[in-house]
Amino acid sequence: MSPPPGSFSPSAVLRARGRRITRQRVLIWQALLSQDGSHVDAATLAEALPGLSPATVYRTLDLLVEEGLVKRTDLGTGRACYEPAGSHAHHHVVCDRCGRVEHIHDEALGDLAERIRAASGYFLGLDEITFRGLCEPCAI
Amino acid sequence: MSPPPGSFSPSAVLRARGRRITRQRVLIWQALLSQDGSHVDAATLAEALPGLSPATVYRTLDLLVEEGLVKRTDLGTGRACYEPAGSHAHHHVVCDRCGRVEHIHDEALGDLAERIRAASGYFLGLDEITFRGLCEPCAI
DNA sequence: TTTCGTGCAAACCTTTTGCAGAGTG
DNA sequence: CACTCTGCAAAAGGTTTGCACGAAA
Repeated sequence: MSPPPGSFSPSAVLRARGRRITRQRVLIWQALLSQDGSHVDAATLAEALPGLSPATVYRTLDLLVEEGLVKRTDLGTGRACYEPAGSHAHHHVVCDRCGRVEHIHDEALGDLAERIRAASGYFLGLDEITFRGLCEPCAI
Repeated sequence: MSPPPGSFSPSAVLRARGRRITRQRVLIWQALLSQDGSHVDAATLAEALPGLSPATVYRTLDLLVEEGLVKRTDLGTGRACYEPAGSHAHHHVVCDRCGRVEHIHDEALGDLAERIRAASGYFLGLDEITFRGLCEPCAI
């Protein structure tokens, strides 16, 4: 189990929490890493790992999210998407037409959190925000 | 079928589109209005209208969304939420702890759309954005 | 050897759909 | 009277769960 970009070895994290390193968990982690920046949903991941039971894929993703090794994102597709955690905080923009997803760095949002707080009293969480719109090619 | 706040009679809209005014549609519309600013999901609405088939509730909500009389919102609950359209454009903040939902007026977002475009090239849609955070009581 | 994890299959939950009959315009 | 809507029930799509076996530590 190779370490995620900019973080500690996931094996070490799991072991430290008393969780076991299994063949299935290694395979799922590798499959997540191989997505390389893009987001996968559980069902797709399960299809990509025909040897594993879908239930195991779902349970393992839950586990990895719980341990902070993986980030779960709701991109509005009806399926939860997953990506290795460890990169810096970012949000997503989804193209309403072609479905392409881009990252938005937190700094790009400017004083959004303060604006929301001023308008509603809510403190914006660290959770990612999913924006919807049209990507440049689709906007023409 | 009473008119939604700041808009035309929904009956007139439906009739103008060649759709029929049925007992079920009137009941569903009234149930939506009686929510009075708050969001309902289809399943809850169906429970509140035991005389109607759930299928009818789902189909009618789809119809009303299609005709622009109702707005569908994904608040991340796993169930689509509905509210009568007709009010001005607004977004939502959902409290991650208690689930309370508040509206955020579009103007409160400032230059967000320009920032997103500068950062990603995406043109933010008119679709509502759902923010997540903590409401004041829960943030203490 | 003990406890945790896996596979299988069934259950779940929300939403969609096919079809025949009821009701609107 | 034609055509739309409704109800029912079954299906679909994604995810969760119970249980007994298998495998880490």
